[in-house]
Amino acid sequence: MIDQVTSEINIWWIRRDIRLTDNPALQRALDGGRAVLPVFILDDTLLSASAPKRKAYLYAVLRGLMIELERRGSKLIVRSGNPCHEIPKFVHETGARAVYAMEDYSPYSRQRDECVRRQVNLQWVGGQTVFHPSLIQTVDGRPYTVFTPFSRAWKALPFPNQALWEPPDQFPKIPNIISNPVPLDPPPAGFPASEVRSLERLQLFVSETIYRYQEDRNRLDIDGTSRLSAPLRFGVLSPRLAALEALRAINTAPDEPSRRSAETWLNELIWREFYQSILYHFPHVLTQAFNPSLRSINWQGSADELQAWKEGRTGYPVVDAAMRQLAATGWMHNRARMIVASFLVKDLLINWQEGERWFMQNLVDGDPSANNGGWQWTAGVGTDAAPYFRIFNPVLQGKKFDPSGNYVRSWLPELMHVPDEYIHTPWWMPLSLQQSLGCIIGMNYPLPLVDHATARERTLIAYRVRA
DNA sequence: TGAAATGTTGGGGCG
DNA sequence: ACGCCCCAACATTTC
Repeated sequence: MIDQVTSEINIWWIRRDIRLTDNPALQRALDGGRAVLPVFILDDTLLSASAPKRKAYLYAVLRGLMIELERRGSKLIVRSGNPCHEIPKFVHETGARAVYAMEDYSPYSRQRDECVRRQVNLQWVGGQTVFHPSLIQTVDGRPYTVFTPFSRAWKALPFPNQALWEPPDQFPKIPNIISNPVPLDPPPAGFPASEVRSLERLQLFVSETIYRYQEDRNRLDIDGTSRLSAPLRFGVLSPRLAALEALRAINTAPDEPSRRSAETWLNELIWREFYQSILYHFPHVLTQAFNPSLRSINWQGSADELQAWKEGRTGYPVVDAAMRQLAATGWMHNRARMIVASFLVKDLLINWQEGERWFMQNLVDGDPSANNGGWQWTAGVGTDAAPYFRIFNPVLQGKKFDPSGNYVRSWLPELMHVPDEYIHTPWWMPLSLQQSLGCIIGMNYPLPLVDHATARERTLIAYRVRA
């Protein structure tokens, strides 16, 4: 049926590059005016491990891409199963000459791609990070394991400044090939669920919010972050474009605080590449602590305490608010991620890997490298990690970063009428006040699961002694 | 991308 | 006027 065009067909195998703009894999596949078959494999292995909301987000952005492709006379072809079988099968079915795909650095992806490459002509294209992990290394050729020198090296490299590539209005005609439907799960609210929405969000962020980022990014009660984590996670937004906009904001900032703010956001993008690089060079971090001497801490927290943490019933308002935000929306403010992670690991003395797993089971932006890096950092067991004695006080963190208490109140309706002075320490409310508010601590809202000062001492000992 | 413990300083109350 | 004490405010050290 399609024999007459076979030699001219390339496959664009879409993975974490669900976009048209600034997509080097698509650009390469279209090179020389070749017909391109865009294909996405719904990978059973990945999907079965995915958070339901993350899956729903993926489906939504795939449906968006489908529409954009159809508008350009093309079509998104969706298949299900194991990519190692499906891609070669698809190549044989269509007689395509090559498969172009953006290189993905996670251990699972590398194994998957190796399996595919043994069977077909698979061409990797860079672009998941601005710089390939192997490009950023120390003078003696080793990968950086500390963020600051990594970021210095990153900034010292010549930025790939090429003009933004835009897809053609009309794609070369392709044969009609059967495609599976994309499930119709409604997308989780609050995320830019298409390429166009993500580009709009980026423009809005870099025109205003980025210049207050230095301070506002830590405020739980202010919308001061980019909220671009999910589009970046799935490549709905190009990381190069995001970095390009950050650099532009740095160079055109009206004053020094604004410039520093924009620089701080660029550093966040570089953190993303740092942890991808760590996972690329040290894939074993997914199963154990990077620091060998911290692999045998005597974790003492109970299953009940873990469950209380997951459900937002620890009795510390800022922790519980954040955990309920995660469960309800699939997203959590970054400052809150650090607070709840510190609480799980250092107040409850529960293995950081439990937290890592729960985040992956719930975050729409959940990404193995960033998530693992963040948890190892908090637990103090990773590369460039927080020192073991850096323990967040959930009350002080609440007072500092949710001074109005509005973040707590928006996720803990039972504390709605608690006055500001008690909002982060409701157990200190006089009983008479508790009664008049109809909010009895220990009934309507839990007492603190652990005493912070006591828990802190226990953790300092556990980390010092180890097991 | 901490927080607690400990140390130092200086103003003000008071005999 | 002076010494003493208290303690807030800030600095440094420690975990």
